[in-house]
Amino acid sequence: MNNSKPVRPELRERVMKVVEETGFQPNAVARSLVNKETRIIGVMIPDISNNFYSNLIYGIDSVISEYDYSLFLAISDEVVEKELKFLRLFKEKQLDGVIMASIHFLEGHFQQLQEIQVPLVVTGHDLPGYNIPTVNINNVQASYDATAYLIAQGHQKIACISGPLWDPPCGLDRLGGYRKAMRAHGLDIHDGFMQEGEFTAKSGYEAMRKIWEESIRPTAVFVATDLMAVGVLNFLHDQGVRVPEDVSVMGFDDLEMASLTRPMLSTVHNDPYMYGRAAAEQILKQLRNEPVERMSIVPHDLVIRQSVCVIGK
Amino acid sequence: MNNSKPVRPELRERVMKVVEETGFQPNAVARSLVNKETRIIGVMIPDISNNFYSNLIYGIDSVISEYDYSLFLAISDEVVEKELKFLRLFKEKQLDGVIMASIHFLEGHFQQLQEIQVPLVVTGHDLPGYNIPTVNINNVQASYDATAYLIAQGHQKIACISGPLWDPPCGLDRLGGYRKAMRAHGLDIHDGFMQEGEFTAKSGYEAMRKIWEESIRPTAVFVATDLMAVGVLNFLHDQGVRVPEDVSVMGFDDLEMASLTRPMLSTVHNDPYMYGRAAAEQILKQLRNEPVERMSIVPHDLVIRQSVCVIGK
DNA sequence: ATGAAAGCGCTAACAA
DNA sequence: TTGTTAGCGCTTTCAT
Repeated sequence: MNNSKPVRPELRERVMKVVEETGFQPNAVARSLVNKETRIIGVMIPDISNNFYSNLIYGIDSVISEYDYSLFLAISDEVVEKELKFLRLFKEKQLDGVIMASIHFLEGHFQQLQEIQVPLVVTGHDLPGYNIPTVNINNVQASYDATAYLIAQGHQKIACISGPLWDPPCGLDRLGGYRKAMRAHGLDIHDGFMQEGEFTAKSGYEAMRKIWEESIRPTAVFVATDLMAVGVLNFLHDQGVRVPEDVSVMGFDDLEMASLTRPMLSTVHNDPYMYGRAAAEQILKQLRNEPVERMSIVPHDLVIRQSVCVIGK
Repeated sequence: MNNSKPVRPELRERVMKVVEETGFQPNAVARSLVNKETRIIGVMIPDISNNFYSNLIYGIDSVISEYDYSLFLAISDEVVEKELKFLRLFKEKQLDGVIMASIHFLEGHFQQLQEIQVPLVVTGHDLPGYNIPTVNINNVQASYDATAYLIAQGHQKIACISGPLWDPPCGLDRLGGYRKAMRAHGLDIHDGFMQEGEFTAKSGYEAMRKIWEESIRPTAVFVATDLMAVGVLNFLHDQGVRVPEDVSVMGFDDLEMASLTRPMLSTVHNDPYMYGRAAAEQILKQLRNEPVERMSIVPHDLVIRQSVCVIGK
């Protein structure tokens, strides 16, 4: 008996003794079948080897484990069929809720979601027009702030290495914030100062090479992800260009490695752990039938280290 | 019907139509209850934000997902009570198998394991004297090889920053390999040349400071983890000491960041992804009642980059 | 306060 | 080949 009813102490003891003797172990599967509750949350991410997602998971786990929920992990590798398959699997396994991180939504996803009817929170993407709770940073604003900071340090010739354009958050939004800031301050963007990277350090390295081959050279670069920024730092290092004296570099994400580079990288603090916590809280609210916010914005801030310097007029 | 019996096509179609119409979704919980199989593997790790473990998970997932198993994740934070709790939970949830990574085993663990009787594989620790399948690198041999490599480059005054001594793999074993190599080559170890770090970059930084304050200075340092090695690199950088010209540095783990530092870190390649794959294969073997190896050693190799140089006599 | 019985959704064994 | 039934281990309801 799980304290669901009053029991005479005598009987209780007798039961406990038998439990001890027979080595009784409760079976959560049977319990789930009748309770219609597994106390398991499904989490779908594109890539576990990416530190961002592992910290997201850490955040999620840190709150759900408080409430005796556990974590079922699905790694989609960005393969649409797997994503759809996992969604079905989540339903079959009767998971109580689902958190999807940075999944590129297509028509099929919405359809599948419609069918399975499971409490859901999406993080890393905005879903304008859909009634699905999301948790995200304001990428446009954060990039705007980063660029504006560069401008405030006196920079005018500022380049930008964005994520791939098919990725709304790192491609579109972060590039958008940069452009918006440049425009707002009446600054021109030189042709070739906007390069598209592909998330890897190597792609940052190459993108910076392209920028460096332009007729005009920037005095500062805003890079949409830290990993690419490390590539930029390395390119500059290999060229014998000093950072920040010759070129300032501003990253985005504040990965662990951002404070381990020399010079240490100034960047936008983007806290996947907090995303995870926020997403988990939204899911838990749904499970308790409490009202949930349609979109939660997690705050960002600039972390100023060594890779940006003030420039004279 | 799941193709378990021959069915007349006509009936099959009729059933399929109803399935379509009613939007039938199978319930894996009920199925698990009767089949006594959940097709879920539990994975227990101390820390998900550590890139090592996320890649381990990636490796595990890459093989189990092939066989339609999924992943239940338990993050223990190195808290013994949580570890024990998760073990019980694994049993309650009737997971088909369990992989435990780098869990420091105590008496209670073996006892709990005894009670729950679940297919198990342990990785990251050797369990001499217990009949539990393990998957691990040969830490002693790998450290020996790394140190021997330093010696082969002409170094004789070699320091070592090990992991904490309470951690057998990174503390005892890796330090042991270093000492063994020094002894085998008839080299003395100066007092104060063996420092104990605590896994973090900062602790590597501090450990290197202590070594640097010794009366004699080493020409090379073997650091038991890359993260600490980055701390060492940074200390040396901050002191204006050139690597590798003044001091050579050898790491261990081959984290992603090892190839992103300047100079790029020479290190021992330690592939958590392969650990994961190997561990998963051992678990799968158990589930198929195939014989399993008592301990599988995953091979290591030296990756030579820029942080070690040849030294003259 | 305690015991007995029904039923969660499925599969396997049986009968038709 | 098809339909029926028992039972997996639990919780809940209903008698006792």
